[in-house]
Amino acid sequence: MIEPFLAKIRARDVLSADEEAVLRNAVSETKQFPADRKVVRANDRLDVSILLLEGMMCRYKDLRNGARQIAQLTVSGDFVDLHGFTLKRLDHDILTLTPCRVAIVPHDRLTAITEQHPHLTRLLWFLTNLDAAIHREWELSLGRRTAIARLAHLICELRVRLSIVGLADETGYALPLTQTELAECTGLTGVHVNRMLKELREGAFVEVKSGRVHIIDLRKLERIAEFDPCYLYLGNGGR
Amino acid sequence: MIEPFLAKIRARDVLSADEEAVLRNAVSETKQFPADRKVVRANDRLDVSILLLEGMMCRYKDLRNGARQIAQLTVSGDFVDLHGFTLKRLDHDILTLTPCRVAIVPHDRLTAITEQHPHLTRLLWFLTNLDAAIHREWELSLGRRTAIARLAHLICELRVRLSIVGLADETGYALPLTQTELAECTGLTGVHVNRMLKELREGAFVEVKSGRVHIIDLRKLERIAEFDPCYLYLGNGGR
DNA sequence: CGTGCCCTTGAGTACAATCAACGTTCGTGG
DNA sequence: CCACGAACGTTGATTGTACTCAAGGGCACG
Repeated sequence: MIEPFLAKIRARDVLSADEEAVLRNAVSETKQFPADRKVVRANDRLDVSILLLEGMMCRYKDLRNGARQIAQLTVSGDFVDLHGFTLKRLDHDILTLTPCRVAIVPHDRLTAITEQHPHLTRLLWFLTNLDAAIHREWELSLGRRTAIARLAHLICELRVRLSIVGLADETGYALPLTQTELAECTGLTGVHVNRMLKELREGAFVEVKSGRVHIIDLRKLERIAEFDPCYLYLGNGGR
Repeated sequence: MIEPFLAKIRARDVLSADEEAVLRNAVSETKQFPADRKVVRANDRLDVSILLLEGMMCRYKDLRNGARQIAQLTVSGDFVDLHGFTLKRLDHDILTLTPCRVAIVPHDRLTAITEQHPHLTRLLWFLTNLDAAIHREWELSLGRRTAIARLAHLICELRVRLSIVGLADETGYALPLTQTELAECTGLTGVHVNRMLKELREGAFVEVKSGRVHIIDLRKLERIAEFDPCYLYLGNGGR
C-alpha cells in the first residue's frame, strides 16, 4: 500500500525489513479525496500527517490580491505534511490537484518512532530536508531563471521525481496541471506560460498537452533548464 | 556561548536544563571566520554542522551566467547547516557576509542525541522545518510580490528574527548587506533595489543606509509587505 | 446544445533590467 | 596627511521580458 513511499526512501537509503514494518504499522487508515479539495488549512492544529499514495497535491500561499504561489508539488510517495509533525500547524494550505488516495499517519505513532527508532527518525527527518532542498531550487528558478527555463526545469524535476515511483520514463509522464497552475508554480501568468510552452514545443524540446508531458529531447531540455538533479539527493545514504 | 541558539529555541518550546546541557556538550569547538569566506561548499561530504553565534551568513545557488540567488540569510542563533546532518552534503554553498563566530557540532554527537533524546531530536528537526517555512515565504516573495514589497518583507522578517536574539528593536537593527546582496535575496538587480529603497525612504516606511535599518513606520512597512510572522512559528510548542 | 473551463493568439502596457555615467566612502600606501 | 583606487551607491535614458486586456476556439459535461 505504501509502496511508492518505500520506493522513494529506497532511492536514497537502506531500509531494513523491521523498519519497513514499523512504517507500515504507522498508518492508521487510508482515505480518498476528490480533486480541488483543501486537505490541510494553514494554522489548523495538526495531529496526523498525510502520506500521498496516488494523485497530485500542491502546497501554496497567496497574497491579498489573490495572486497564488504554489510552493511545491507533491506526488505519489511524498509524505505531504510530515513537517507538520514538528511544526504542529502549517504556514500554508495544501490542495489536491487530482483525486488522491492517501494514508493517514497519527502523530503519536511518529512520536513513538522518534523514541524507539533513531535511524528511521533520521530518515524521516531527511525527507523533510529533501523538501527544503526542492524549495531552494524553486527559489533559484523564481528569482533568477528566465520564464522558459523555469518551465523546463519544473518539467525536468517532475520527470525525475515521478520516475522514482515508476510514473515517468524517458518519453514522458502524466501531468494533470492546467497552464494556470503551471503559472502558479513558476511565478508567471497563464498567458505567458502558454507562449513559453509553445516555444518549448516549436524548439522541439518537449510537448505539454492534454494532461501529458511528451519529452522530445531530454538532453536539450535539461540544458536550457540548467537542470542538475543533485538537489534531489538520489543514491547516497548512510544516515 | 550558545546563548543565541538557546534563545531561538526558547522562543518556540520548553527546553529542560538537562537538554540544555546536552546541547552545550554537543559543541566540540568554536571558530572564527572572516567575511566573504565560503564556509560550506555544495556537494562536499559533511561530518560536522555549524551553529552561527555571531555575524551573518547566506546560503545561495547560482546559474552558469553568474546570476546568484541567495536562498536564505542566517543570523546569530541559527544552526546554519543542521540539515547537513541528514543530507550528508549540501545542494548549495554557504558564505559568510560578515566576520563570524561559530560553534562546531560533530555529527556523531547529533547521532547520539537522536539515540538518547527524542524530544531534543524533534526540536532540532523542528528547526530545519522552520528553515523550510522561511524558504516557502521567500518563494511567495520571489514569485508574486512586487519589488518594493519583497524588500519590505525581507526587512520585516529580519527584524523579527534578530529581535529574538536581542539584535533588533522597534527602531531598527544592523544590516551588513550591500544593495547587490539585497538584490540577490530578492531576485532583483542592484540598481532596482537602490530605487526601491529610495521609495521606501521617501514614503517614510524605512531607511536603509550604511549598514543599518532605521524603521520609521513599522505598521506601514508591514502592510505594504503583507508581513505575517506566522511562518516563523513563534510561541507555540509541545513538540 | 448550451455553458463553463481551458487553451490560444494579438495588441498594447508596465515593471524591472540593462547600459552608462557619476558620486561617495573607505582603506591603503606613498 | 593626502592621493589613489576599488567597491558601493545613485541617477538618467533606454530596452525588453513578462503582464494586462481582450477576443475567439476547442472540448467536456450536463
